[in-house]
Amino acid sequence: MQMTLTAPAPSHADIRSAGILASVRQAFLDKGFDGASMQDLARAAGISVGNFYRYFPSKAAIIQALIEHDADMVQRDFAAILTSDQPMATLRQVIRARVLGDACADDLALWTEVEAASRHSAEIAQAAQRMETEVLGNFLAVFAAETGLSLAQAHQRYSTTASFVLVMVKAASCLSCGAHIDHTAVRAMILASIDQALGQVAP
Amino acid sequence: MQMTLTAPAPSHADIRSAGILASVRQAFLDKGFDGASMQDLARAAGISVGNFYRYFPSKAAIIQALIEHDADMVQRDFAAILTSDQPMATLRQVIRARVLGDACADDLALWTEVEAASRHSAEIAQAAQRMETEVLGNFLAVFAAETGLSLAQAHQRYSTTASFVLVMVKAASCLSCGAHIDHTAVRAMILASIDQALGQVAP
DNA sequence: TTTCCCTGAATGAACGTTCATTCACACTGG
DNA sequence: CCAGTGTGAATGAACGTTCATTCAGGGAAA
Repeated sequence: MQMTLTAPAPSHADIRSAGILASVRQAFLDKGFDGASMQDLARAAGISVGNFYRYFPSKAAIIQALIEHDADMVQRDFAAILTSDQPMATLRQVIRARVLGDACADDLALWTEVEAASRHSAEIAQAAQRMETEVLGNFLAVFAAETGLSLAQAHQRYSTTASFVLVMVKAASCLSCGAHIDHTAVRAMILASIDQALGQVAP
Repeated sequence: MQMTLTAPAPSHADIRSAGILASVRQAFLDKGFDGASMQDLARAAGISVGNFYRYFPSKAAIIQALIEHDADMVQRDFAAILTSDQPMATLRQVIRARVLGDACADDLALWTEVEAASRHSAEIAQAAQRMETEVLGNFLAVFAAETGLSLAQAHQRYSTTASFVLVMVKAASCLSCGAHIDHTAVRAMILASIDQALGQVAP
């Protein structure tokens, strides 16, 4: 008997679903959750419309799966951060890469869409909020590890800092998606603000 | 003959259109640009579907008019700021109110939707970008007035600062629209970052 | 054959838009 | 005062299209 504490087994359908999700992401980015039709999604995934319903029961389910997939990725990133030698330093490095790098890349580009959709759909809002509290919790876990405080103490002292950092990272990610100006300097200012905030935790 | 340099005359239809726009805003907020149907909009405005097309040629035109209306409001705010005794101090005060106050109020609540829609519609992206450059230009005008520099010089020195402040104000506005946590402390941190950036212009 | 994956046409609902029609009312000639 | 006439605002049903979803069946592997 195998001990698998994480996932039971990545079945064939699960792998296929993940591939479909990856293909579908760009279509949602181009047209939005409401704007992208099932035919657009099918074309993007390279499968027929009907076949879609073998893997996802509805269009809404696709969106939810997409968000949860991203949440899993974030969770995995934080797992790596927390098990690294110096979690706080690693976190700073990851944040720096996110803010300065081409943040319009894969996962964060969908966030604008998710935030907008959260206003209209209670289910999406719930998924988005779950992801956000998850990230905040991971921030605080890093802070707790860095300072030696308990999670409760870290929450009490640094939850504002964590929220602030999250807001700033999101703000930086939404930058320059309209590709008109070079936002490098602005990104640097944002990163400076983040570093300043993180300095309150560990100077 | 009357000298009207601003608007020629607010015709009856124009007044009516403005009223319709105000009514329609909440419907768009509730369901999104794509999610709100013409029947939703008509119900919100208290008129029939067909009558809508007397005032706006298409659904897209309603959205564009909504954005341009908000742009006019912003322009009016900046006109008041620039003609005040101390433009820089007034600007700081307005920003403080926007960041700390209930920014989910009328105009800024639509911005999330606009940013998302900008990805899918070139026309909306254009309108949004026009509004953004307009705001940045006004920021720089205030900075120029404060420092005594020319507009070109102010642009060269402070355009990054202006972009940063705009990003921060937008970030603060998108906060706490999911009404789960009290973001007062986070707002205060954002305001502190903005004040710090503005301090580079006028200490 | 049975089983499984897949297709693309079919379906009814809902969409944005248009249109024939109705309504309220001001103005006229008597 | 009243019929007659013209006007523009307003309606809601109808149009063609597109949507999400379903389904009868094709074709390969076992």
